[in-house]
Amino acid sequence: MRIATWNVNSMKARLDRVEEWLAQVAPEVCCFQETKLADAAFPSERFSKLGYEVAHHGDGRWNGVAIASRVGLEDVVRGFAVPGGPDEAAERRLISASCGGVRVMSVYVPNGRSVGSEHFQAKLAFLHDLRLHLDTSCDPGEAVMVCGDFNVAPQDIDVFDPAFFVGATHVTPEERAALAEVLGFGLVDVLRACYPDTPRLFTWWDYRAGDFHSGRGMRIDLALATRVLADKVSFVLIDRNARKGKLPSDHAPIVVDFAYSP
DNA sequence: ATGGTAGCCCTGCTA
Repeated sequence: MRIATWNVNSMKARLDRVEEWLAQVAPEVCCFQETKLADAAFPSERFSKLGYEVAHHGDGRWNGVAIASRVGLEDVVRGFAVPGGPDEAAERRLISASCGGVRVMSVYVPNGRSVGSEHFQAKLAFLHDLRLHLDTSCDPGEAVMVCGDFNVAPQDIDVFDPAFFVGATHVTPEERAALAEVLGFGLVDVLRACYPDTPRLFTWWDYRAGDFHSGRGMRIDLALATRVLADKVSFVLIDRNARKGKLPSDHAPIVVDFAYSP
């Protein structure tokens, strides 16, 4: 079973490339972030032609997340399943569904904008609430996969130059602690588990100043799996080719294969 | 080269 995740930075702008990529890579399940579409505008028929059902959660301006699956798509939950939790409806940053026996979540964590800002506090709160969502709706002993753009680089090895990021978001102890809280549910960062000491495993490069071509990136997109799944990972890849060529997203997809059949 | 890109349609804001 192949599960992928990709921040596409507008599904409308990226649709041709996404179709081409899905046809080539053929994941059973793919999580998308930053679709920037309203639910009614999502091009479901284009995905149907490729054999995918899609559940989407977006309002059309920013954010927007989706799960595409060709191994079933059941028990869709939009936003947080946290009783009394925050009203996430206006943000559209989380969607959950069961696909081929795996509880899959597509997540787009807030950027945070600047350290200490109200947006930064909201980012920390979002990660805290994601843990509550997991605690409320899942069992760490079951097959759960949380994929998406976390807007946190877990370690210094995950940025091109730690000195460049001093004072910046994505690398602070607070953000890393909040991410660790999510992982503490019982999740494994499957890419880092496969390549514990490999630098430059980046998933995002700023469009500006040729950052992709000069290798100035960060690893902020993650594929997290519960142990029962993580133990069955047979292959994991950041598809840098998808960051090249005409009209790329600023993020590369992550592809994970499991020795696991739906 | 002390700037630069991309996407949205709130042409300023977000990333």
